[in-house]
Amino acid sequence: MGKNIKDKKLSRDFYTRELLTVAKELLGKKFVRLSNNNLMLSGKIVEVEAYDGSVDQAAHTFKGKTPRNEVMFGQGGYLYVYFTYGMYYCCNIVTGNENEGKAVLIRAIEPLEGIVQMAVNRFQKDFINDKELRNLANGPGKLCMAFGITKEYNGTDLLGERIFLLDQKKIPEENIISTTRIGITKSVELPWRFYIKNNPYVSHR
DNA sequence: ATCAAGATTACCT
DNA sequence: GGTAATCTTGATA
Repeated sequence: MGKNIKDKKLSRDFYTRELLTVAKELLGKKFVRLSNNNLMLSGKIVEVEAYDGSVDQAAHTFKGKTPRNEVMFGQGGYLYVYFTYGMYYCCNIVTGNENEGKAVLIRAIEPLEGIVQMAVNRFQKDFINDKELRNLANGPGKLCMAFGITKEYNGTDLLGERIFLLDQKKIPEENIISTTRIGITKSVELPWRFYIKNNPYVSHR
């Protein structure tokens, strides 16, 4: 990492705070994965959704602990990765403390570094146009494909060296849009989707 | 053992 | 705007 103050890794204390606070503050943060050959893939988080098993029927943790959702019941600052629709992985950042069952789904990322490798991961080619760049990681399944995140990353400690977040300037409240969540059929009324206003890498307007 | 649902995406009209 | 693709998981028997 560099000497820039902005290259400071987020601490455990950042993640163990209250769910909706963490969800909104994750916007604008830099998401980083270091691959085995030390290649850096990174991007800016531009869209998230909050899930809270204590009150939210759409959360995987609503009906209690299972082998699948075990990581989401752990301490904040770990990655919860799940497989869905037989094809896609989605990644979440666990928040709060043990046994709370709360996490933030990362729904869209603006690619910053390692774009060539992301293009290979997503489209099997090493050059892309502007339209394809906007389509690279603007969805939870897409960003996992671009970043090469699979179930082997489930439970990864975000204070470690494989995947982590770097602090950035907080997005001001007036630039955060709040809406209902996408792709769910229960607790649809909760306004727990957050995204950066006017950002072209958000999944759905 | 069987089965329906799913925090999605790509492609079609 | 509609829908097929694809398979793990958790619930039920």
